[in-house]
Amino acid sequence: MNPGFASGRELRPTQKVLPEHARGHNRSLVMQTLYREGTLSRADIARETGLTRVTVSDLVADLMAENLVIEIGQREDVRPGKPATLLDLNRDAFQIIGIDLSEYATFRGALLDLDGKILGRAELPLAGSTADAAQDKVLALVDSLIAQATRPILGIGVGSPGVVDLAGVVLTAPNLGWTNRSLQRDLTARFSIPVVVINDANAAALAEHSFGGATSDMMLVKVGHGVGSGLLLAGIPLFGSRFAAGEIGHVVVGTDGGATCVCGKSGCLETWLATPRLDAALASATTAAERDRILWEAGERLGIALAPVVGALDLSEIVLSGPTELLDGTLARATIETIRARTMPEFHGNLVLRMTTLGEDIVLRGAAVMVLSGQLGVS
Amino acid sequence: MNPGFASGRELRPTQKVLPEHARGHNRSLVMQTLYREGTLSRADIARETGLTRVTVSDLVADLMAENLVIEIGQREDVRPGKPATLLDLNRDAFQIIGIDLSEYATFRGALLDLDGKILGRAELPLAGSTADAAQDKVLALVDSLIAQATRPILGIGVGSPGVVDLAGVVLTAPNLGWTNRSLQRDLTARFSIPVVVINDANAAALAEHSFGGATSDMMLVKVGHGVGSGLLLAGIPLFGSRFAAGEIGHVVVGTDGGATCVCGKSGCLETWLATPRLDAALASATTAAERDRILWEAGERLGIALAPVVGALDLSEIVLSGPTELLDGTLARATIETIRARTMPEFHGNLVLRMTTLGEDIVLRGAAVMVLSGQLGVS
DNA sequence: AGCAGTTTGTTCGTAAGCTTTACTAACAAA
DNA sequence: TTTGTTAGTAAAGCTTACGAACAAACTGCT
Repeated sequence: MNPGFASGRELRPTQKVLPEHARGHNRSLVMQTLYREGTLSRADIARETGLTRVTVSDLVADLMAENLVIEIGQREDVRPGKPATLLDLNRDAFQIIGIDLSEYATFRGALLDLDGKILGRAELPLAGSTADAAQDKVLALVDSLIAQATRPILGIGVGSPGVVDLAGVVLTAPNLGWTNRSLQRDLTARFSIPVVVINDANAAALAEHSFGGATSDMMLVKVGHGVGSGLLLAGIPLFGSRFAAGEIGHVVVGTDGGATCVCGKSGCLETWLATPRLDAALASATTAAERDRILWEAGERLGIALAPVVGALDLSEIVLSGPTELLDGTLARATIETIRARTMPEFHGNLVLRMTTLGEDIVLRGAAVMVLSGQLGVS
Repeated sequence: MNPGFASGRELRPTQKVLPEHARGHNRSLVMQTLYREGTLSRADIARETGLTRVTVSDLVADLMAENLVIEIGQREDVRPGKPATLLDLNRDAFQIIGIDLSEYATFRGALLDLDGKILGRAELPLAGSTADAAQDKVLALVDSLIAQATRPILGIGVGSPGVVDLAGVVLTAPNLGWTNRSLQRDLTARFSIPVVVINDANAAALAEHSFGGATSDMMLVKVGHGVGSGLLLAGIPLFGSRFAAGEIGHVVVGTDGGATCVCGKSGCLETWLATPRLDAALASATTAAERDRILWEAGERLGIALAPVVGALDLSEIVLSGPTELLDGTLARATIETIRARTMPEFHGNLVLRMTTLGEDIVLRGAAVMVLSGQLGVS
């Protein structure tokens, strides 16, 4: 679906647009309407989209021919006029594979339906594999999920740690020993199914937007073995000039030193917040008050780092993803209070900070969103 | 030119697209090509855009009928084939009015040609005016610039301080005593010419992008009586969830206190960087070394505030606008060195920080960019 | 000088896409 | 039975872009 159409102001047109692109856009618009609102008649869709009933009928005919949309009977309610023929996405026609490579020691995957519901799972311990061996594990994981599928597979979405470009090349992923690895191309070649590879935190942000009810200007902070984030601005994922947007783990926080980081600097966000560090600190705590102080300080540091970002981007929401027992509670409270104390209440007084509602599946569900969006124009 | 077409991935189509929208886009594409490359033949444009010669001829005929494009003779060079008829934007057909309301005590405006060159100026001392009186000064300023115009006016662009929404309503501008002021609507009604009102720092960022050679992922930091910024991400201005993106003046910097701010907090960026504060601090300095220390500290604070933003957004460039004698030199050096020390060299090692090349005219030229972009699809 | 080859820009006909207009089918209300 | 409403379709027309073909104008070679 390229070139796409966006709702915002257009500054520099850069690519020609043909009638079929407009058609593709309107097609997606119909799909999107059905995806979100559920069962609707053609006339309903026409009213909703502004297209005429004729055009909607035509588009729907196309979509039905491709088995993407089905008629599901007539509307039952009592009112004048010809009863409406109800339509819906053919939600049972395809399945999606979502893969999460972001955990430290395990690759996880799932088989999902078009609504993002998880139908089956698979996981594979990484066992220290890197480079080609790690990629082979990804292939094996996909194989086992394909074996579980009971419908044609719409596509494979992969959330990878590290820096991933728009073509799905993993430019760098230190933990996996990957540099310039054309994961998307390799998987496409191997499985002959559409594949999309995206950064794990960006995937998580998309999942939270599509399934977690997050707003359109939000940041998802992912705390685990490292600390990363994904940004959605005006509903669009931000990639950055070198595809490294969201990489805040090694930003130095505060002006009062801090522990030495693996990267060589002192006081990086990860030295306060990454789970190994935090767990170690908590293990040495003897009282509940001490535990609380440690968690408060970690949250405070996160708030200090995020306050300038909230101010610069005018975010409306920050979502945390990671171990609930660490993040939810004192730490989250410290973060939001710190941000409040460091930004203007007039603008950011009703900034929301919360835990994700999607739990551990956030990345693989976000990867599925990429497939939905790429293949159906829906999310 | 709405709905527009963007080059990025489309996540959620939200508006129908008709053939004429596609036409409008291709029309802008032709204009854009001519605007940037100068004189070209129809065949050149076809090659550049990917459209066919036939389509380009048709679009050019439209544009010539509207006096936006003119033929300027035949190509002179010696080569086989029929000589090309060269085209260009009719750069002398229209003029633009740009207004800068961001200075503390003066409203400034200029008459510009389509290339952003300044043909005439006007200014009006604010003399403490606020509310309606201040708006009357804007009207008077526009009147005096219209009187200078020697061509039809393409539009009026206004860069206003404060928070401005997408409809050109100034939601809040404390210095001018404006709240929810429909400046764009009022000016359009008064002058019957297209008007666009935008935040001053956003305008500055656009100017730097169009005329200053800035990259597509940049932040423009505007230091004056207050401190604000404008962001361009993937070439698109960021407005934020409440149109307050870029408002970093009252973000608290560092973890070691700081002077009390007018906003009530302590250690806001403005307490270190706003020109009244900085001038006062420098005035009390007795030695050059002391001056340098003050400037270094101010730059350091800016760097501390920007480092998380650079990390989160993966910016490639930061541009400073404001008094050269304060910003250029020690302060800028401190800023970039601080950012470097607080971010990952692998990602942000070649971040560029520099002064604007557009001087005092940056805002009004940015306002003109908005007119060009809105009326001609060009920038 | 003449002819082949190249490039430009136009004319003509066609395909795609959306709209308007007008229709049929199917229902409720009176 | 009549009237009015809603859903969906059919036909015709407009807009937009394309491809094929061509004339004009030029270079270069024989």
